[in-house]
Amino acid sequence: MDLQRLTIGQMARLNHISEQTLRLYDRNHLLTPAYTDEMTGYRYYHIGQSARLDMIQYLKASGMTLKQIKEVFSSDNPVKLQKLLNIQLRAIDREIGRLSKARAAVTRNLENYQKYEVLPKNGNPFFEFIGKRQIYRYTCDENFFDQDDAGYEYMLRKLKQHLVHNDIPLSYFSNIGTIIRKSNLENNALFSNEVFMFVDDNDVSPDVETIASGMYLCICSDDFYAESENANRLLTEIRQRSYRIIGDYLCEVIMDFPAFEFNKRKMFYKIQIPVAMIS
Amino acid sequence: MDLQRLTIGQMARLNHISEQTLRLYDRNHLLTPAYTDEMTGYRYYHIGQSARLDMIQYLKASGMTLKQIKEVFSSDNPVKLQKLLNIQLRAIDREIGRLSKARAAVTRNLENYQKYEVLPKNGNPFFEFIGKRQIYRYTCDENFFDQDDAGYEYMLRKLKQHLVHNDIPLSYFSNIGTIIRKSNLENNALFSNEVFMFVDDNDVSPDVETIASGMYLCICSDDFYAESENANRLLTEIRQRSYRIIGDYLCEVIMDFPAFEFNKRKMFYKIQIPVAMIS
DNA sequence: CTTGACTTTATCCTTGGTATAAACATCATA
DNA sequence: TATGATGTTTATACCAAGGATAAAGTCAAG
Repeated sequence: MDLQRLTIGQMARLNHISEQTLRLYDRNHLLTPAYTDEMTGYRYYHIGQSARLDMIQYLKASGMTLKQIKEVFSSDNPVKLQKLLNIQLRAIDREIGRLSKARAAVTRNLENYQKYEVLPKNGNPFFEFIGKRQIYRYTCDENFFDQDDAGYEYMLRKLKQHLVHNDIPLSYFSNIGTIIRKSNLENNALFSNEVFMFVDDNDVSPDVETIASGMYLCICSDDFYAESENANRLLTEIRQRSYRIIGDYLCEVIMDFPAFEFNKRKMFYKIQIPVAMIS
Repeated sequence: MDLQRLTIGQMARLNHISEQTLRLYDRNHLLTPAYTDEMTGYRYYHIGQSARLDMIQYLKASGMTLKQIKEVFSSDNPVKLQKLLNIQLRAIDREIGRLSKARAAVTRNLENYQKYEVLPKNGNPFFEFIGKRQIYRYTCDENFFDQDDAGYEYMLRKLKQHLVHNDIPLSYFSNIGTIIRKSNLENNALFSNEVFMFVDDNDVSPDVETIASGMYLCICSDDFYAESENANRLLTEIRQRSYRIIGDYLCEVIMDFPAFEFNKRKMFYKIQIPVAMIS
């Protein structure tokens, strides 16, 4: 092998890159072969050109486009390179952040699928101890209990727009619920104009609220229009057993199967009311 | 606004997505409008279809392709969804890992640019304290000091192939050097058949070696063919001052400017020999 | 000289959209 | 009912960063 006169195939194999990619880089003037045969068009590379290829691959791994890389080469200016690398560094950090949020969302949903498997689906109340959680709240104009599913969906759209508008990661949007405040609940008023999303522990903002851990009386269902009915069943149970409501009512959407229904959420939700057993 | 009969523009605005993207999803059978006017071709959406759009965006954020998402929808099987999500979870982790490595490489190189600014370029020896480092070693067939730049480049290609072959991140490939073992050095034998790369502290493998922190006598240069000369200058200095060599000789490539030279690495390297001042 | 391996160009395909133009539809107002 | 301003349709091309394929030409070894 003549290291000063490598064919495109040899150069490609040495650098673990495809011949097509080398031709592309030639066309884009990113890496021009050391010598091109005028008659046959054959490209011949010098092994020293591998250094440039290394640089291209390094810059590509940092997320630069080929156009930016060409700029780095043509500007001939190490200061510009440093500037671009600093920009890439921030881009990498943003991307890692985005992926971490996405990862958390996927994990949360996978956990919810597991919950779905074991939670009672017969509409009977049960107890659950639930740990500390953090939620991001958003207040709407109307009472959810006056809305049909389209109205509910519309309110979610307004929340989504709010998130985009305020640069809040959309990944949170996949684990949603609604609140009835304790004061309304105690008056038997099924009134809720607040929707919430669970957020990471480390996320703080004025609209993030901490939900204390505790014992919850819960009920699950997949019937959107039965929420009032299920809520009343819980409240009746609470009255009959003389439990004391010690916090807000949460209706958490555990799972959503828009895949398997046309036009409508097929959701499975868990209503949870924190209670104390009075001594 | 009729929530049961949204035009494509209304649907797009509600969901913060472009009309083109909605048309694309229609063409791909990812999200078909609830009703399409036969005469005009106008698409009309039901707001409940937003749920499906949410699902698409969520799955997209987890890294699925549109084709995979379509499969999720058409399979109608929550178990398959969980399987795919678990696959995505691993993909996300791999990508975060890759980005972290890339980030470290960029940081390392930016630091090296800073070093380049301040290091003496006049070929004079100087002392420097260098902290603990980890290197990944690779042994070649020949002695670097018998090679010209093409031969050196060829050995780097073999290293690169080794990395690819053994699934070692290529991001390490951007901070490279060679070793002369202490025993050879003490016999004035400029012999090196080991090339190394600096690796992260937490990376362990049989080929990873720890370099102790300590005081180094160093010399910098950008002349590939002057390494022997520079090495000898250091060795002479050490003899004259009666220093004691207490470890291996490292020749670290601080910077590489393949951008700014044709066919040849324009490299800036720092030779470092760990020494003790004899009392 | 032949044969097989290699290389050339040209062209199309991929993904997840964006952009544009020309034609047509809808809607509010006059 | 007319009109102008939007809104929507299709078709087509474009982007990055290559991958796939085909038909034709080239190289090197026996």
